[in-house]
Amino acid sequence: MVDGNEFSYPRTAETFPHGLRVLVVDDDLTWLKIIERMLMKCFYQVTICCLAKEALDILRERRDGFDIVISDVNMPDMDGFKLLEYVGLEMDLPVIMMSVDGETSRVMKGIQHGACDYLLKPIRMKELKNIWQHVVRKKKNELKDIQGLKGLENIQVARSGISNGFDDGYFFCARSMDFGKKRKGYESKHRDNEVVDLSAVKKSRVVWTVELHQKFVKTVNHIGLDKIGPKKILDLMNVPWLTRENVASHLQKYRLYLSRLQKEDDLKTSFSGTRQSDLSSKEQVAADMGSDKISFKKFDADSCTSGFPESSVIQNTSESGGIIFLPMLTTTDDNFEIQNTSSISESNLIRTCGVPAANYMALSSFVPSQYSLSRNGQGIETKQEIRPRLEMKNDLSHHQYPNVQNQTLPNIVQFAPTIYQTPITEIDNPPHVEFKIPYSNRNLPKQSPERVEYELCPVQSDSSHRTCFYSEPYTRSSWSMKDEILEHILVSDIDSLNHLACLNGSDLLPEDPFLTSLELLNTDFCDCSNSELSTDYSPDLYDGLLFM
DNA sequence: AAGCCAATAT
DNA sequence: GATATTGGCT
Repeated sequence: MVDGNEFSYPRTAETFPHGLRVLVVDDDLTWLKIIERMLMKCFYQVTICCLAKEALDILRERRDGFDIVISDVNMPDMDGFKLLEYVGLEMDLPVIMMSVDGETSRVMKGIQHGACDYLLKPIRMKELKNIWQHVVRKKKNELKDIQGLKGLENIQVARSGISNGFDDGYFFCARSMDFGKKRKGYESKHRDNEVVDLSAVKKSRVVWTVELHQKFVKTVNHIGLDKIGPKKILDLMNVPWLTRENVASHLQKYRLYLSRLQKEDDLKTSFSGTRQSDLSSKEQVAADMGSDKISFKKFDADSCTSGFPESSVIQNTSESGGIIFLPMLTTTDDNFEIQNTSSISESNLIRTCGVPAANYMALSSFVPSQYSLSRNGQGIETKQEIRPRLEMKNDLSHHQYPNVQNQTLPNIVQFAPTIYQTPITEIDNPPHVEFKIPYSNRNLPKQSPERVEYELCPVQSDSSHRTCFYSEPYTRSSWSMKDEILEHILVSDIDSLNHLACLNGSDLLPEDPFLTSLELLNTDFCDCSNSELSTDYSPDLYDGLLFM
């Protein structure tokens, strides 16, 4: 081992990331020296080492002596991946892999084994400069995980638990973000009990499911809205875990909702003077809630965009029926059923909630299905699904969807994941969008960006793979938030990006034919509008990715 | 960034 | 009990 630094850079919040403790492992002394130089230029505290085994020893010996490890893949004594595995198991430091070739399988292997980045030699200064972000991100995630445990262990413990060796103000980013907020007045009143209070299990929020709400409405109707209070409702509802406060809160919302409805109603009546139903909408709503006109199968409260199902998703209530927007991409009829549709009045009251198949999460939430309702001869409404079509923002709508036949794709939904090329260190200047990924194009990319930063979000780790990913295919509207930026994972080359896309594809979108048709797995690049990027991309590398 | 939601304060 | 405000969340 050669310790590159005779002195230490100060490790303070102010100077961060100066003094970042980096261990570099490479059997090639030349590379080792070059990288050491570069890292030192970043004011990092570098330790170099040409044997993987030795590196492991160092790490074991000085357990908390490093913030991040950069390791070559090919080494005589121990495979870089092996090292990665050990590090992951024993100290859970962020590890960056590097190698001269960008062979797909290798990159994939690296990422799969939990590498947080994969650098291709020659490594650029910019890439090394950015490595601190992996450290911060990891810290932040750990913090989240610990908080996620909620209960039992109090946060005081948790805090010291993760701070081993870093509790010096260095990781201000991770620290300051999550513990900030408290209710006004809370702190002063309860300071003495702080430890107790912090450890208190967060009260779980009551979710007013359709069933629960129906019960609520029934009760209210039974007594009459004007005479009833939360206490009485609570008693009559007879739901053991519900509190008076819960009911009061819900009642408040319900009343607000009704009054809003009333206003709309008044407005409408003053316009047309005619009404389809002689029930006021208020009564109609209550009636509807109590009846079984609309049943929700597989209802999932989380997906319901509005608290009251009847407040709904109907967008257009004109003569011919409306369009129901489902918040999620759904494919089958069993998401909702309309029974006895003839009794549904035109003025409101057709409603449904989307049913999220968890799998579709990331993608489909941006691709709402639309259903148009029309009346047939018997006055029965039928629904017809209109498939939204994905459209590239930069007018690539002519692209074909290979492997998909007879797909009608009328409506257009914007869908343009973006890749940012600007280093995320420059958070003050919002990065420019350099690339867009059309999910449907089989063309090989024309060019390879020097560095790709793609919005990827770590999903919770499991024991075998410390990190797995899915992509969030959307553009962020705001780049102002520092910690949001930090969420982004750095991907140094297209291969790893594509690998992540593959993971994403197989993890997220196993079945839906429409989504598969998007060719997510064959993520390609186009619109290389940036002339700076001139490196030709080798199709060979790409082939390995088209395996599905 | 705005709006919704349930919880909490008044 | 009613209403206003808050903080979390999307």
